[in-house]
Amino acid sequence: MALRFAIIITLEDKLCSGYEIAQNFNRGLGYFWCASHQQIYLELKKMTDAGLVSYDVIKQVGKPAKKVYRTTTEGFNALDDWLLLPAKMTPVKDALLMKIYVGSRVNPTVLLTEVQRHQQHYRELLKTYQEIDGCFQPIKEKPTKYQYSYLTLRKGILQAEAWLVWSDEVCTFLNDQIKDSF
Amino acid sequence: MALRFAIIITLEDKLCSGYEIAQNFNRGLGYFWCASHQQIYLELKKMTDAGLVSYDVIKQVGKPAKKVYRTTTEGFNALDDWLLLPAKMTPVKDALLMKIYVGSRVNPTVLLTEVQRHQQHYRELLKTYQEIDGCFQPIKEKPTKYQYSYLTLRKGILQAEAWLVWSDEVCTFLNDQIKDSF
DNA sequence: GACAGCATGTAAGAGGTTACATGATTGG
DNA sequence: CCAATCATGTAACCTCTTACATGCTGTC
Repeated sequence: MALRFAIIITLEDKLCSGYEIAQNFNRGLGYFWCASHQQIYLELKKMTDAGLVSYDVIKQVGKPAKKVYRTTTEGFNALDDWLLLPAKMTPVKDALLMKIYVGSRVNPTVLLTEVQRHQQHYRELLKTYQEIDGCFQPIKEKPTKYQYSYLTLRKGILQAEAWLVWSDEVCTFLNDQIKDSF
Repeated sequence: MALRFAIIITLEDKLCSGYEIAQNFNRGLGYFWCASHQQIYLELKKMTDAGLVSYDVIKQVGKPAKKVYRTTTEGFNALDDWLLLPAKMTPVKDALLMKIYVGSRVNPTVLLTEVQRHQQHYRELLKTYQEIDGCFQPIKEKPTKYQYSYLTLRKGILQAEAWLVWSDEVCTFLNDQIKDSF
């Protein structure tokens, strides 16, 4: 149910094709929702049938034609109704934490490599967020709409920073474990 | 696939019934995974069929009988195989962030109430974690197994703290919006 | 008598992943 | 020629939620 509203929200910033929505969710601005292209195409079809969105086929040179979607009045009404409902807490599902919890069963070098792989991901994410943050500064006194989206960026930054602080603690501990095993 | 290993991991600390596993996931120690009782009973059945766990029926006085599960050797082997596989990144799915992103469409008082509801949840969670943290202190020089589980507690604490710092920024902003609307 | 807690489950359906499938263009 | 990017989709399968179903005990 939330996916369709994530789509309507991304469409609010810029009219997009399914392909472009998928890109937005996976790269950069996927702070609040992500989904595969298969899921997005399916959802867009359902939303079109339900009258929440409509599309225009845009022909391109050197590229295949694309369906550019726009939200209908019904779509915006559905969004506004949904916004008043209480938001569900995100359920905790963290496979890396599970592996650390039972870390004594695993070779610490293997665990360290795994943690570092995730660390690299969060470092890149934080860097992207900080770059967007730099672009935000000049428009801080601009419309409230931008200030709301800035708050979501702040969340990404604070959570990524906290994750990196935590992972440093983990790496320090794992390095000690590796040293001790000699 | 990860649910079954979350079950095996909780069973490692203490032999449990499905009901008790569900309690562990929803209250207190659900730092890494959560699941409904329906899902757990179904998974336990599949795991029993696959030979990963077995159970004894324990009769109780004043309470219905329960099935207490234990992990088999095959179960532990499956766990150890899984631990060597790369852990999947947790996909971002945050309905509250979506609502804040398009906050300018919503009455700021409604949004504030919603944020405060989530805030209360994280405050209680942090309090629980801090209580557990207090119990951990005396065993800091104890077996590495405890030190690994302490790292997962640290994650809960750091992430909850970061969440609360962020939500304070959000509440400050929303209060300003409410003031400005007069 | 009603409600909460203990304890187990089934079934329908929504949500999401993985694999497969097509076809055009551009760059190495 | 191969791989990548753009662009769309289907099908099978797994995961998860919601609703329903049962039955016992203890408390208000």
